[in-house]
Amino acid sequence: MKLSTKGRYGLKAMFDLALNDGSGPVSLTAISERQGISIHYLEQLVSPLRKAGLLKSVRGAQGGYLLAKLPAEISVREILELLEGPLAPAACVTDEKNSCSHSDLCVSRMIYDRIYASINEVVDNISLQDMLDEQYRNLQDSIPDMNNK
Amino acid sequence: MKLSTKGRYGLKAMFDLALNDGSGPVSLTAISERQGISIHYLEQLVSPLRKAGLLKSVRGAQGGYLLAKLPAEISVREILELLEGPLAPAACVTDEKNSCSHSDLCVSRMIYDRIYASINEVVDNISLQDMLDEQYRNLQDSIPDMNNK
DNA sequence: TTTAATCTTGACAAATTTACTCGGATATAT
DNA sequence: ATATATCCGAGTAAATTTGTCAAGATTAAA
Ligand code: FES
Ligand code: FES
Repeated sequence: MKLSTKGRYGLKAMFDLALNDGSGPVSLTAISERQGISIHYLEQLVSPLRKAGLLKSVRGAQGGYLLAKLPAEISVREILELLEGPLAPAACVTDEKNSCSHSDLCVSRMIYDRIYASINEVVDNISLQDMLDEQYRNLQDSIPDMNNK
Repeated sequence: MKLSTKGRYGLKAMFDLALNDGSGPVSLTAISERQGISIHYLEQLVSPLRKAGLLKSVRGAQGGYLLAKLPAEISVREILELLEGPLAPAACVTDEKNSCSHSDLCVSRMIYDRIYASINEVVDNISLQDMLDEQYRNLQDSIPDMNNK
């Protein structure tokens, strides 16, 4: 029931891109160094994100990647779903197949449906901008005596 | 982000046991035939459930397994967590380890925490009894013209 | 124009996890 | 006794994950 590194690294990469949003293209080398992910592996993650229109790429020297939309317009769900597939606990939730039981009425499936819905409720409502805001809040808190006498 | 067959089959097996609750021990052979799961594989699933006190076993001929508690007292979370481990989307949510980032403040982790909480919210509040109720409701609905003139 | 940086693609491979299978021991009702 | 069960620990084949690598295309800058 774990996300794979694809989803986790991909989200980290997108967040890194969001942090550097507006500063021109960011090279995979830079992301690789900051986040500790192999460049070659990053290439795999970034490719579907670009094809789906979440990223734009700039080729050639000084090139790299940049967000195709505003951070507020990119949800965590889009990112994770693209890299992991549907965030469902069982295939039958999103596939047409009757799967396990002969009948259409499967009680287990009701549970998996509900889990799927609750996960989506969370990731649908978090954007990269929300992550940036959270990061900023964390940085504020890590400066302990800021508002003390 | 999928459950493994361990969790899915285990839940099915427990539901099967709940359906036959009160009718004496149910053999793995019977569950195997009804649910289409290999007996040897079922043994693996049932073993931790017994050790955790969710099931009781009766050895020897005419033996089998039965629920150790009332269906209302066994939650889907207990079952799945026992067979799958914590239903968290990343290891750092439940392990002590700082994991990905050097700092304790990881924005990704905030997201994973929230997903974890929302999954548990669902599975904590569904018991085997709830599944039985749902099953009964489904059976009622499948008799179409019951309340028609 | 040359060079260097970077994206792009696809194939390949190691490591890990999943999803089982198998053999044999132990226990008990008939 | 015998048939029917649970128990227990190995072992294993397939699938998935987690990368690596090589070769080529594109473009910016010198
Ligand atoms: S149809 Fe998917 S669990 Fe039953
Ligand atoms: S600490 Fe787990 S995602 Fe950052």
